[in-house]
Amino acid sequence: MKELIPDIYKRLHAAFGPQHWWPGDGPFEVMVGAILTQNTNWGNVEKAINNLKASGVLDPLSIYKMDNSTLSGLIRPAGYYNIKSERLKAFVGYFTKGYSGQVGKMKKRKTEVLRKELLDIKGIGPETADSILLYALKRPVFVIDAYTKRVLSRHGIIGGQAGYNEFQELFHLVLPEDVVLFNEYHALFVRLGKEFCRPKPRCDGCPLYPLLP
DNA sequence: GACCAGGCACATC
DNA sequence: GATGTGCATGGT
Repeated sequence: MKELIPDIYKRLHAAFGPQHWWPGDGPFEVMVGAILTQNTNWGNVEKAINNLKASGVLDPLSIYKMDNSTLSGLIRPAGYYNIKSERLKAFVGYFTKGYSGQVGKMKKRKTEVLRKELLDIKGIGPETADSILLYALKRPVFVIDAYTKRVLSRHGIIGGQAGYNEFQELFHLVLPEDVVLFNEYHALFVRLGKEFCRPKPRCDGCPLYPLLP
């Protein structure tokens, strides 16, 4: 079944076109967005990021020095603001202490090392870590999210009980290591999921029907 | 009002 | 190791 994965990409790309996803105003903003968007609509995240920008604090040092209540007030629209302010501070702590808040220094390290470091930060799990690696640091790591799991399991390509790593291995196995491809493919899953693959299926017009043999 | 959103940590069995 | 729960705003 996993042989279908490249064909699914072709279909989604044909149906939706390139997504130009997660542009962000530089890698640090992408990293912040990756944390803020946990289980949250992106529109709400944009409001939170705009608050940070408007206050002139969308940089590692400002967030690092800011007290928790001020930060949570600014990111309030993104939801879970108390938890996310702690998670943001945990991340910028790592980023400022470990890399002086410089993406260039981070980029000198190997992907596997960075992934392990990110996963050690409280509040950063596999999806957030991989989103940072792919979208901010341009590493060829396939991001698995709720939509990806739902689409694949609904089409019987992999069991829904499979874990994050099992899903990820599928993509790494059958696709070339290509940052642009991984970026677009994940974005296409989100697009498909929003329009046709909600928890309650509304599959009319879904470009994956009928699925290839 | 119900449903949903680009998760994660933690408790419990 | 699997399963359940808290966290919270805002759009449809």
